[in-house]
Amino acid sequence: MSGNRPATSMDVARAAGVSQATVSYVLNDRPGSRISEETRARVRDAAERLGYVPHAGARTLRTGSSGLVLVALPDIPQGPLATGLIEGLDKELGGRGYTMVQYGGARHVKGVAAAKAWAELRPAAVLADGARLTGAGIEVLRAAGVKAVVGMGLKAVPGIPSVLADHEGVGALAVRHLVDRGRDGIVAIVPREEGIRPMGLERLRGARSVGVPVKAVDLAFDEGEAAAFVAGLSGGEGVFAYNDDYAMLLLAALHDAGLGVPGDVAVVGCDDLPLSRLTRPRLTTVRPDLSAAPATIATVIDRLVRGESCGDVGIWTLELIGRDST
Amino acid sequence: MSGNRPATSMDVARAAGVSQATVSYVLNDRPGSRISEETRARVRDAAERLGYVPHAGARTLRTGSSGLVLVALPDIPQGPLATGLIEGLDKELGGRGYTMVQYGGARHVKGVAAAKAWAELRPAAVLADGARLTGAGIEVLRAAGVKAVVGMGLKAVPGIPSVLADHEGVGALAVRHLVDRGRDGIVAIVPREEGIRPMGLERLRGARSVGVPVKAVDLAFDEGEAAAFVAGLSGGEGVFAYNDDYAMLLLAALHDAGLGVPGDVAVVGCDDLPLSRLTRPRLTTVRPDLSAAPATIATVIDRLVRGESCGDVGIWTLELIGRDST
DNA sequence: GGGGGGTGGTTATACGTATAAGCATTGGAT
DNA sequence: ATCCAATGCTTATACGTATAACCACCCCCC
Repeated sequence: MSGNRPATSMDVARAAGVSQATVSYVLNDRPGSRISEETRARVRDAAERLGYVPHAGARTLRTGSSGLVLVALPDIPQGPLATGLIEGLDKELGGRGYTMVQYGGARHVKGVAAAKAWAELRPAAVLADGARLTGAGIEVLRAAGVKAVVGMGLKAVPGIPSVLADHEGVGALAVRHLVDRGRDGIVAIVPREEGIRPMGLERLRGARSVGVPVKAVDLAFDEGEAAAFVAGLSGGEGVFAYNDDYAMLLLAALHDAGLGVPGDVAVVGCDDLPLSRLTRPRLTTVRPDLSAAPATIATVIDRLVRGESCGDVGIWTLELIGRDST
Repeated sequence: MSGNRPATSMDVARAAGVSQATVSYVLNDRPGSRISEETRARVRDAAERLGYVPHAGARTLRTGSSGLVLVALPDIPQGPLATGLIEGLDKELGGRGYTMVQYGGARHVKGVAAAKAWAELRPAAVLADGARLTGAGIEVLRAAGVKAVVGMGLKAVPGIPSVLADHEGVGALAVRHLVDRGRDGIVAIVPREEGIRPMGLERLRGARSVGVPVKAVDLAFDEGEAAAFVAGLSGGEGVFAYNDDYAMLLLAALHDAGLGVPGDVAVVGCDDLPLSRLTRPRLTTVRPDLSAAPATIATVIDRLVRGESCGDVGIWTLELIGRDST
C-alpha cells in the first residue's frame, strides 16, 4: 500500500474500470450527474481500497479557490475564551463544508506582507485581527480571489465586514456596578503591555462614558508596580482592573498591604476565568458571553463566500457577575 | 488592480517581456539558473506592479508537496506554555522555509479520518498529538507523500519519531521535594477530566517512583469536590496537585477549611503560571522549561523532510521552583 | 420506421507552476 | 576560419482535478 506515489483519481478510475471523470462525479456526489448506483459502489470501493485521498492543491487549481478558511489571530496571549471561540468556529465552519486553519504565521507580520502569505493558499475566506489588515492588504486578498475578508477586533475595518468586541461596554458595565455599590473614587487600570493596551484604552473610554470621574492608571503585570499602586490608595476606591488577571494581581497586592476587599477597596475584573472563582474574596467580574459567536461568524463568512452582502456583527454580550470583591 | 482574476506568472512574463519559465526561475531564485541581473530586475518589478502572488496549490501540484507543516494539537485547554511553544515553533519553521498551520479541524477526529483530512493538503510534515495518530493513519499520510510524521505527547508513537513530555518527571520532582520538606503523608491529585487524565496518571507513576507511599486522589475541577477532599485531610500531608490550576483550587479549599499552608498541608503545583505567583502563600511549582523545544522540534521535522532519520526527543526540562506553599 | 428524449457514461480541456531540454548568440582558444 | 564552452534565455511538458460537451444506447411514441 505504501507504494510509490499517492493514488490519483485516475488510478481509482482504472481500478474501477471507469473514466476519471466518473470518479470525480461519484466522489464529489455532484448533483445532476447520471451514474448508476452500482458504478458508484464500484468507484467508492476502489477508492477505499487504494486509500485514495484527493489532492487539495489540484482541486484548488481547477476550481480557483480552496475551501480553506484562514484564521489569523491577534498577537495577544489567548485564554480559554479565545480557545473556546476557535473551537466552536471550527465546528461551525466544518459543518458548512469549510476547512478552518489557524495561520500561525509570524503574528507580528501584517499588512501587505501578511496578505500575500495568506493569499498564496487561495483561501475562500480570511478572518484576521483588524490590526493586521490594511487597505492594501485587503486589496491583495481581493485580487487573489478571496471572497470573504473579515476583520476582528475592537474597531471596524473600513471596507469589509467586521466582528466587533464591545470593550467600551466592559468598562461601562464594571464602573456602573462600582457606582451602584456606592464607590465614588473610581480607578480604571490600563495595562501597559503592547498587545492589549488598545483594549485597555477602549475599556477606559467605556468606564468614562458612565458620567462619574474615572482615574486612569497605567500598570504593567508586575507585583512591584501593583504594590506601588496599592500603596497610593487612600481607601474607599472602586477599581476596575481591566481583566481577571490584573484583578488577581491587585488582590494579591491589596492583601499584602493589609487592605480589605471589599471593605477598603472594591475590585472588579473581566473574563470570568475559572481561576477567578478561587480568589478569596471571590472576584466580581464582567463575563463576556461568546456562545453565539461561532455561529454568527460562520454565517457572515458563508454569506460573503456566496456573494451576498453582510454588515458588522458583535462577538459577545456582557453580563456582570457579582461576587464578593465589590 | 482589482481586475478580473489573480495575476499569474504568465501575466508577469508578458509584462516583463520574458517567458513564464524565466519568471519562475527569477522569483524562486533558483540556483544555477543563468538570468542576467537586469532581466531579474524587470521581472521582479513586473511582479510587484501586478501584485503577483504565487498559487500555492499549483506549486504543490507541480512539486508534489507543499511547504506546509500541519500542527494538530491535543484536545485539551491550552495554557500560556502551549501558546508559547506554538509561537516559537512557527518562528523556527518559518526560518527554515516552512509554513506552519494549525489544523483546528475537529479535535475529536483521529485515526484514518483525521489523517485523510490532513493528507489532502499534501503537507511536508504533520506534527500531531500522539493520541490522534494510529498505525493506519500514519500509513495514509505516508502514502500521501508526507515526509515527516511526528507524534507529540506522553508516549512514543510506534514507528515514528515522537516529541515526548516527561510527565513522570513532574510527579517525581514534586514528591521528592515534598519528602525533602519532611512530609510523609504524600497525596497525588489525578484530574478527572477526560483529556488530561492520562497525564495525571503518568505524573502519579512518577510520584510513586520516588519510593515513598503515595495516595492517589481523583478530583474534578470543582470547588465542592475540593472541599470534600480537604475535609478528609488530617494535617501534615504533602499534596502534589497535578498542576497550578488544581493547586489553586486546593489552596482556596484549604483556606476555606481554615487549614494553614504550608503549616498544616503543603501544596506543590506544576506549570509556573503567571497567576500562580499571586497566591498567598506563593505557590511552589514544577516549572517545565520549553525554551529549547521549538528549535528541537523544527530540527526533527527538517531532518525527516530531508530524508534523514531521527529519534525521539524530549520537549522540556523540569525545575522545581520553591516558594511558600511547601 | 424515424425522431425524441432520457440513461449512463466518456473525451477533452484548462487551471498555474516548476523544470528538463533545447537553442541562439557571443567570446575566446586553437 | 573553426570548434568549444559559457551565457541567457525559450519551448514543452506534467502534475491531479472538475466540468463542459459530446456520444452511444435503449425505449417509447407517433
